[in-house]
Amino acid sequence: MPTSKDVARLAGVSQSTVSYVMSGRRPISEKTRKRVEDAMAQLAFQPNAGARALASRRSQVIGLAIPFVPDLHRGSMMGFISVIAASARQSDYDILLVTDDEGPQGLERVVGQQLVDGLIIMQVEGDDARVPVIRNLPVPSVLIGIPEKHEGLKCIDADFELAGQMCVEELAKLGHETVTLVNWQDAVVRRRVNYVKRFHHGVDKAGAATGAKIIHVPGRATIAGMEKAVANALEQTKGVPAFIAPEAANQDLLVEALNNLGLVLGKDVSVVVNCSDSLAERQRIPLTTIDFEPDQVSRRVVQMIVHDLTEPTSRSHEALELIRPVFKHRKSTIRPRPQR
Amino acid sequence: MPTSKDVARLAGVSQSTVSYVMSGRRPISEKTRKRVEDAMAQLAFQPNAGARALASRRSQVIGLAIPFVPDLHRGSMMGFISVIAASARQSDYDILLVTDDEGPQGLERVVGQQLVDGLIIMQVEGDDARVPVIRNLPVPSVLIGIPEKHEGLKCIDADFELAGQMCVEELAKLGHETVTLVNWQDAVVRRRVNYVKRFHHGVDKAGAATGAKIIHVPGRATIAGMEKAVANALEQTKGVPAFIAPEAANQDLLVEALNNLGLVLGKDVSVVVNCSDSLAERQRIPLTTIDFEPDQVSRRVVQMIVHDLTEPTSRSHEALELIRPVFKHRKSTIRPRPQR
DNA sequence: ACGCATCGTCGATACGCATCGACAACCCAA
DNA sequence: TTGGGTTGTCGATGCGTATCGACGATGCGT
Repeated sequence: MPTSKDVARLAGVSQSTVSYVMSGRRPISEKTRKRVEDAMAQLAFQPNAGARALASRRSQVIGLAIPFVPDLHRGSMMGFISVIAASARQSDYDILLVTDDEGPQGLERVVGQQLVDGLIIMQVEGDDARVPVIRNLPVPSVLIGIPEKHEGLKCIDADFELAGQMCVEELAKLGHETVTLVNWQDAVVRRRVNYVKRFHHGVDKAGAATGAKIIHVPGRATIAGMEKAVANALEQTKGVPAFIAPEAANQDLLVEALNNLGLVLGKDVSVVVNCSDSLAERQRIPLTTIDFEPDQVSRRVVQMIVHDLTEPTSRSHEALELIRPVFKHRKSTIRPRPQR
Repeated sequence: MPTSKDVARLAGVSQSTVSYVMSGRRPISEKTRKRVEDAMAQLAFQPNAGARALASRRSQVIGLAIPFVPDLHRGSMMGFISVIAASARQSDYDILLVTDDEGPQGLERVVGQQLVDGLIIMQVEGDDARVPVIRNLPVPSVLIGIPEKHEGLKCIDADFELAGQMCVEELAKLGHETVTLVNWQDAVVRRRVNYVKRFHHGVDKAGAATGAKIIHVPGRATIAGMEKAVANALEQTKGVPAFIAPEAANQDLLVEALNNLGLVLGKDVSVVVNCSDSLAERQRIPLTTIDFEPDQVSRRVVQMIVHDLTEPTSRSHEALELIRPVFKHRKSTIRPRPQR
């Protein structure tokens, strides 16, 4: 493998000049710059990452803490990861995975070894065990999700409260007087991810504001359970029923349950779910969705940590940024009554 | 951050001794070892990864090339990634992501920079653009998937041919005379991942061997398309119909289509799909599955590359290893006719 | 013509660890 | 008792890059 010294020799300059050509931290004449760049190209030179990290004390790598995820949450997680990795590259950073089964000390390890310059923490729970750890770490970090105690932390997340509000408001606008919220599954609720709470809060708030009655039913893992929950909700419903199922895993169950009851989406009942556009559109009746914009969240997270890493001076102390979700009308919600 | 020199000073030994305590490459007396280890613990010493990589010429990092994945494939991909990352850690390696939108030269970059000691390539297609690149790379690599030209490469994959065989054999054993294979969606087939072909081959082979008639229908993205495909297949079916839907994305569509036709799974019709156990079991009628054992594949891949990295001597030239799938009987296949 | 600041380049050094050669201390066999 | 091997430790050096101080060359105003 060629080194910068080889490049220097070929270009007839000193090694330090080669280094300055790469970093641009000192002026270099057009002539030498060209000579050096030609030499680099000719040798297919790539700077050694280890040496660079050793000398500069920065690795140009960001650690990505991925949680252990059961099955269903996985699809969305993958979206985050690939967008994060791609955006990081655009700022000349690489992504190193830190899995949860190494425990929070995995974070201490990668930072202690100076393998990473900063951390992105995914799927942060209300009382996440990783939070106290990163507080004491000497590198910047950004969280996806919002823990209970987030003073002094940088958090980004979808605005779940606003999402809940938007759903109810849109449904109320369509004329629904009763809205049923199908909760996340117990397993998720138990994990104390507080976005569930935030979504609920938005729903209730908008319910109060619009006068819509809100019914809460638990998210069920089986079709039978879902049918019972739906039947239960229908009994308490006034007017055309509307359902919100923000957890992706519930979506097919809800749709199937309504089908089995003979209710046609977009005609007898309105349904709002959360899933990708492509999935929503390949349904028999394309589903109206509330989109939490995971790509936006991912990009913003990277942007934020890269900022902290490149401008250590203007580093803000803390931040809490909520990404605005998007409500996408499709065919699973009834059209507004004709205004006479 | 403490360095090995600090540890040495505190322990009253030389820096090289500290290094030998860590690596074990020279004998160290019990007494000094203890002194050094105490000093390390006291200072919470962690060796600097950059310096270590520079001096030892190995980074203890494996690059993981993840493809761009549309939506549906994502859930399974996430399973691979987390198992790979976790297994790698058990062998003291970390995982660095290499996304596909950097193109194949992303691989050249991480290797050229000596950021990684080896590569794992996921979702390898028949004529994958990354294959010619890694052939010329001076580090070992292992592929998940099997490209057309795989001489001199190390490939691991599920045994899709055997999987196809197993499905047909099991269904034939249950008394089915006709078996319908719901193909992957066009988008997948077009990607030239040749596991589709291999699965087909297994199905056809077992069809010939058992005398079962095999019907092929295209995988459809919509429920309407699926209903048509199913109806079509039923017309050509003799006896109790059986369906195999190896692509996860087709599974719900197939089940829904059969429901709509009034066919009860496990009674009027047999269905075999490919999905996770938990997903299969939360259906109204638990689904019989063919499990491609992604965790096994992931672990084996890591094991293989770690072997190549740690025993450069006994490095095998090439390898093609197929992981045996598992057929899991549940309730969506009819029970064998009572043997009189 | 002079002094002075800026530009462009070089040499030297540090970064933290792994590894090699050297060597002292020790053990055992002859 | 001595010689040869083993065990345990040290000092020195190298890995490839970034960066600092130095310094000659150049341009400017007066």
